[in-house]
Amino acid sequence: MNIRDIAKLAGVSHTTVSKILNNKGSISKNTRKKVLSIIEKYNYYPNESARRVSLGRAEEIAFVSTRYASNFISTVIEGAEQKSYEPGKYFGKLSLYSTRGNENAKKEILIRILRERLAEAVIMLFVIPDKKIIREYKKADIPIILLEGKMDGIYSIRVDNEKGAYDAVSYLLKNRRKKIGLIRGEIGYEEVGPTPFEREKGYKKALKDAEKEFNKKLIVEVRDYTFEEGKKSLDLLLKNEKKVDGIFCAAGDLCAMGIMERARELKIKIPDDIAIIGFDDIKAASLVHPPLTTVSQPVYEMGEKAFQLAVDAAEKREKKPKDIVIEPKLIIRGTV
Amino acid sequence: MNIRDIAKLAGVSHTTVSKILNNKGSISKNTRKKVLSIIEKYNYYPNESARRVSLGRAEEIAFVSTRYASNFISTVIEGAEQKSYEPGKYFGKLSLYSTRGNENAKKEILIRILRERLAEAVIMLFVIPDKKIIREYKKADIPIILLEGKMDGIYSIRVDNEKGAYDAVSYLLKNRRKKIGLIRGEIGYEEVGPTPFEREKGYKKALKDAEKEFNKKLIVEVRDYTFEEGKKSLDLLLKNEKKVDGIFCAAGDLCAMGIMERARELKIKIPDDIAIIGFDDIKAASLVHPPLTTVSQPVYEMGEKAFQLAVDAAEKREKKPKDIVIEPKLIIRGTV
DNA sequence: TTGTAGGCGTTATCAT
DNA sequence: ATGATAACGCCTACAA
Repeated sequence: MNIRDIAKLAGVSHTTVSKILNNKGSISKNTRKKVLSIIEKYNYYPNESARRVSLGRAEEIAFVSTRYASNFISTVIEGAEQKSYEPGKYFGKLSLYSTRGNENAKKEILIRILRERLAEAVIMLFVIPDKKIIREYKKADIPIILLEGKMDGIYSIRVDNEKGAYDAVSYLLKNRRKKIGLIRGEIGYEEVGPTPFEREKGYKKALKDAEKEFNKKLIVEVRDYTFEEGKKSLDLLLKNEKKVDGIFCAAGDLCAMGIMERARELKIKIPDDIAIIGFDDIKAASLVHPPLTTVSQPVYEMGEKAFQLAVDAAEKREKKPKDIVIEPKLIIRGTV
Repeated sequence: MNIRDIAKLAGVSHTTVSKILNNKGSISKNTRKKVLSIIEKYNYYPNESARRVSLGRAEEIAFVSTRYASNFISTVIEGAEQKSYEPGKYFGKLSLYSTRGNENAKKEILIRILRERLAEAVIMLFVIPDKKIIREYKKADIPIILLEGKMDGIYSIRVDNEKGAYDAVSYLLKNRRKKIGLIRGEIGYEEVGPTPFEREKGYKKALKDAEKEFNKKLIVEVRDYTFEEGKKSLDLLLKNEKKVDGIFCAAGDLCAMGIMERARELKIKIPDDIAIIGFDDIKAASLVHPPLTTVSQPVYEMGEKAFQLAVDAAEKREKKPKDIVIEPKLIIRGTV
């Protein structure tokens, strides 16, 4: 079934059918009704590939991430997807690509989206475009929405890491914790982004505002944000400073849960002896005992905002690249 | 840049370029080299939409699931995706669709994949096609791979639930547990599938093989497999039978973790007073205390197998629908 | 080995 | 209000 078959059945030309399909030109009430009824009857859908060839573009938003099987990533995707459906329409305008952390894959995906005009805007999560790609996208007038990062001249949406850290540490301070450890990721590597640095900034600011002294010994650096690293971190921290009575684990909930497990082994009571706050609010955070107090990132919302911004940018409603910062939220549970 | 531009630059016809691109016909070493160098130089990629229009089909495998932000689902997807990349190729042949549990969305997605010839085979996870759709797909010769289910005349891949349950309960029995409770999902509803029933079958079989009596009072039915339901289940179970000393929670790890939490509140020691085995092996299972013994489903593997089967079926290497059953594995940790 | 011509299912221009 | 015709970028049967 193609547009000509429909036209024949309705006794009109395929041009007329096309016009009706796309709400263009003027069509008499009668023919429209007739054509639509035939379309309905035969369950006809125009061939999307042919449309794209004819239009020279795809009415799509591309979403490129490093993978899918990550809670953070898949939740962002669902947020974006949610926005991609207008009421009553059930076929999305969002196509997903994953680089699997492979540099070659990243290059090929980004170049093909561009060359084949597979999308009118591209959202990137944990995927950083190089200068050349940015230049080419700019030339082709395809906007890039960068998530969890910031670069000159392109749109970005990110969480206010400094604020999240500030709130967490302030809460610990308010609970009269005196020696607060900070577990964070590595600083100064391009691939890692500015996140660990920003969180440390929030930590320091909270300390300063409460007129507490900053002590370098209370910082432990971690690489992969894992459960195992969390366990080791507690030992390290304790070796540096015996009297630790609070920990802000800026390296994520999983790592924080490693700390909790090690504390249990060492018969350290949480929160009585040591209070802990994590970052991310992964599902398991509410399931451990005691449930983990943590900084929740509005992940779903980030996806929604990203899609909206992508559409607005593609349709020129948004003209100048802007940097959107979303506020994280401290979720108070049982570890403080 | 299109195929004619490349042809012009190489001083040949676009037909020649097309042949080189698709490895068809015979081309002299020299022209091939020349054309390829130009393609390389200009970073040319053929327009996929145009290809599809011309070929009348898309060389794609569609993956339709209810959502993305589920550990189970996104892991299956990653398994399939992994298989979708040949060595050295970085642009996948897997397109993702999500119904978001919406019946209308499901219908539209399935009908459009068919009508627009968006794929040569379709993998469905937690999405059950109705009779009409099956008929239409059959007519169009597009194979369906059903995951976690089984239907007449279509391919399917699923986990051996009965075996998983059997192993879990047998292990409990081997640890000299006398009264073993079973928490499972609802039985007899179409949407829910045969899973709860199969797991109960494994439970009963293990009991029988160990010459233990089956006691209906030891079964608790649960609806949504949630943490909260798990907490309630323990109360229910204890009300029916005080001497419960083992629980096989066939309603998933989350539910099992609810049971653990409630046990903690009631000062019931795990595993000393009551042993617990879950189902799924979600990430959190290894993070709680004590870490949860559970039945692990080979989820990633299921994705890999699904993609392979989809390709084989699309290319007629597989002709008769078959039902593949994968073995789950008991992961022994600390709750037994 | 190479190229000409026609077709795939759309959309768009411009007469009628 | 409607339709004839061309165009999009690709593939391919067949001719040279």
